[in-house]
Amino acid sequence: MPRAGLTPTVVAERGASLADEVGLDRLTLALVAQAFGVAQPSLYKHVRGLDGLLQRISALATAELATALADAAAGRAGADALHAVAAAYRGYAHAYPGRYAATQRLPDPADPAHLAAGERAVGAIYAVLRGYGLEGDDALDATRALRSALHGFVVLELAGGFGIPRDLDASFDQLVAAHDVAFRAWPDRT
Amino acid sequence: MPRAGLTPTVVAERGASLADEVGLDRLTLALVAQAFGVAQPSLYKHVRGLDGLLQRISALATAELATALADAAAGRAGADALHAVAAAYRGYAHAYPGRYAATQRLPDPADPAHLAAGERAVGAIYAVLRGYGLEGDDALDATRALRSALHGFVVLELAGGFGIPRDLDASFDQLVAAHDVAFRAWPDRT
DNA sequence: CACAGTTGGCTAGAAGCATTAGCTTTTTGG
DNA sequence: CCAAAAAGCTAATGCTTCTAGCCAACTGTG
Repeated sequence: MPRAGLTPTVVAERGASLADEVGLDRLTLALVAQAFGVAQPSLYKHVRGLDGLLQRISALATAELATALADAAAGRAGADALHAVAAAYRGYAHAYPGRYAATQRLPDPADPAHLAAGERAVGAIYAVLRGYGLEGDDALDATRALRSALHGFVVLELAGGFGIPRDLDASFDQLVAAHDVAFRAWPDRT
Repeated sequence: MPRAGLTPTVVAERGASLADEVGLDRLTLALVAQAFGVAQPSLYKHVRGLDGLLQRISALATAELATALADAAAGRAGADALHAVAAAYRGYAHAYPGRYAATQRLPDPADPAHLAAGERAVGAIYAVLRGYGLEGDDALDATRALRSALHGFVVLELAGGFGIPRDLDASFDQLVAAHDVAFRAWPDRT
């Protein structure tokens, strides 16, 4: 019998694609094994169980998201950069919902690449806010606020939580524009 | 053998409490049954499987959250109401993380009480924004923006997604203050 | 009070999942 | 070319949800 040619990376990528198709919560090792035409236990030679697979998918997706955000921010500043990064964020979540969901897992502290990817992603957002002249605690708070808004919108949207999906694009534009307003007139920290 | 005295409501409430303790994703029928000193299949006499239980917990939690938000908004207006509602929202998620997570499930269209609770919850937020003079599409967009921000912050916070939890209270205050600024100067819908 | 009928609990058992153990075959490297 | 490592396999365990079918305990109506 010829070998299937699995590697940790290959398994993670197939797992990520399947997660995008069926939803991260419905991703099973059985499904991944079936996609490779392989018995479930074989996957354990490459990945530390389901949890290990999810962690690898998370690392993969976080890195992808980080470069998407960094690419969007490149060569732009201010409101322009803000809108571009926000659109890239939502675009990634739409295109790869399973991967995006995996992104929410905390990086394993023993995985430097995963940690670095996470920092690159929030760094891309942080950089946009530096463009608004925010620094120190203000930049930290603003980054958290923008992350919250983007993540919250995307999650509610994907889950169908906004009810009838009328004008979601326009609502998102308004959300971003509102943050532009707030970042220009960032309130004092009392 | 005396009966355990289970009812759909009792089961849902115990399930909600357990979800708060162990996390919604770790809630199992086996755990609920054990808490009642009852065999797993007995629960099926009261609840349509695990999914039915989760749905009931969602309805329960949504109703609780809605009244918490409505109570917070009562007798307040403007920035005062905004801060009170935001604090109530975050407070509920902190106090009942499992229930809060259940809140994200879509209501069963055949469950009028669940649907009504959902509308009451977003209605409480909507009402606050009406206090800022926002109407029509603007109020809709602003409601979506505020929901996104609150939900996103709470989810990231509970998941530990903000890294070192330094000054989370202050960051949340800033997030709310920033929305106050944005609601006062709500951008035109181009 | 008696005695149906309904309800609420039970045991048994299926199917799907993750995971471990241990075996065999393929690939690789000296 | 052959030993060692790696990659696949089967078998088996334990946990889960869920269905089927049984029996005891309540309920209410004559």
